[in-house]
Amino acid sequence: MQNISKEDYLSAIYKYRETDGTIKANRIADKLSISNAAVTDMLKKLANDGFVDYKRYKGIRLTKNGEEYAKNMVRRHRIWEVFLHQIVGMPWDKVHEEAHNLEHGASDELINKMEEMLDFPEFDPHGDPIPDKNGLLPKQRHTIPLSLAAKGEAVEVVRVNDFDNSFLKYLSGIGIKLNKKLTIKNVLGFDKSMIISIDNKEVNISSTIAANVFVHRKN
Amino acid sequence: MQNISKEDYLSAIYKYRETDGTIKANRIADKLSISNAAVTDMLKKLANDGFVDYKRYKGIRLTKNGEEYAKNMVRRHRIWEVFLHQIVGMPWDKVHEEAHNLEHGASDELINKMEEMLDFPEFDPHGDPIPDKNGLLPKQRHTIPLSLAAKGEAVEVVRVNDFDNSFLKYLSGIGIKLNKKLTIKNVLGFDKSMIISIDNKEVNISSTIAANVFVHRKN
DNA sequence: GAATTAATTTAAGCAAGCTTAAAATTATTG
DNA sequence: CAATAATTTTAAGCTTGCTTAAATTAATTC
Ligand SMILES: [Mn+2]
Ligand SMILES: [Mn+2]
Ligand SMILES: [Mn+2]
Ligand SMILES: [Mn+2]
Repeated sequence: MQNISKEDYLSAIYKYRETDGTIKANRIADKLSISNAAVTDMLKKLANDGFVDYKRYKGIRLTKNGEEYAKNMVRRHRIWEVFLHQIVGMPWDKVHEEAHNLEHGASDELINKMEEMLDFPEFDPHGDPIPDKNGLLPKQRHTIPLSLAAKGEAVEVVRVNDFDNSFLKYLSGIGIKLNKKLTIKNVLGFDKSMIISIDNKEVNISSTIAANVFVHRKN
Repeated sequence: MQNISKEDYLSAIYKYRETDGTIKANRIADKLSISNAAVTDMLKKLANDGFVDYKRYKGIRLTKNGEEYAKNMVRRHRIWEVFLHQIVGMPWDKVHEEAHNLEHGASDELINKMEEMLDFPEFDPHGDPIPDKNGLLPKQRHTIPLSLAAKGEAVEVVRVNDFDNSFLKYLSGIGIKLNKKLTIKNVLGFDKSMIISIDNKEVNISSTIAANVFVHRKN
């Protein structure tokens, strides 16, 4: 397509649509930090390109083509993130921005080559799933927010919300990364903050932090 | 700067300016496949930004700032080329285009990291010099076009012209790559084509091919 | 169900980066 | 040095992607 704007719109629609597949223009505008008028404008173009179904004042949803395109963009983004993290050694709080600036430029050939180098990773550095070359996603894992784990439970970190870099940096600062095992030592009734054991050290994390870390139960 | 067009103009001016540092608008238009009118337009903007010295109908040259910026773009491009070639295994006839599409997106931080991973390469996959972080170029090597080598000479490939992919592909097809050693077995008077020995095989190459391969004498 | 509020679209306009055609300037040459 | 040629600039106009303000439509609430 060779059009950064359109690609960003498609990615955003895919990423932020509701479970029924629809999305409000409002939300797109929000996520892209752009006016509603601009969104209306672009929706007409995307509809014209056959990427979205759109009737004025009615709902918005990706067509089959649009979903395919968007999913490929997500794939490109996440493979970049893994590559930057694993191969280049970039910390997980910096890969998103860098990947975002590279995802439009790389050829599919390069993306596929990187994927191969990485041995076909299924998840990005934040635990988000990577669609394969055919658009297939790895089978979904059942996770719970760390904030729902109870005193005494042993869990493994499986995914973290990736929309705030300082949050990610904080996490790695206290030793939390993907696949890390934690034990919940205590949950304070006062503010629902948790004392967790990680690498044999104990740290206290707020309930807000805990709500943005997703885990598997291990016992 | 975050402006792909301007960056491409600066790179082109740097790359294609004459030895006295000037360049004609004409030539920029040519190299960027763009109209002269568009070039005039952009020159005003670049002058306004302090990147070029420009007076209408007079010569064009980069300011100190402009040269610095341009040199950094060349650096970014060439480090990408080395990275794609060495780390990702992309053939030398494909790295230029891919690097061109990535050079605007990457952060300087990423570029520096890649440079370090590559152990501070001095030349790109086609033998072109890479400015270091401070804009310093490796000291210039004295080379001659292969077409000027004489029967019996042993030479080493040091640089190839990189503006035609099929040429590059042809070269690697017959085993020519950077640092390769060759011996000139014969030069045909008829068309100045050469018979060279490479990896104990003999191949005939046209004088045009030979004129675009640059070598060191080895004896 | 009418009134209010929220969401969306239209209208008008702007900047960037192009185009072609015409005009102006500079360079070359007979 | 005058004529011609080459180069560069100006003028007018187009598309893309954005903006704000006003108008329209849909959704919510009393
Ligand atoms: Mn991301
Ligand atoms: Mn991610
Ligand atoms: Mn190149
Ligand atoms: Mn090169």
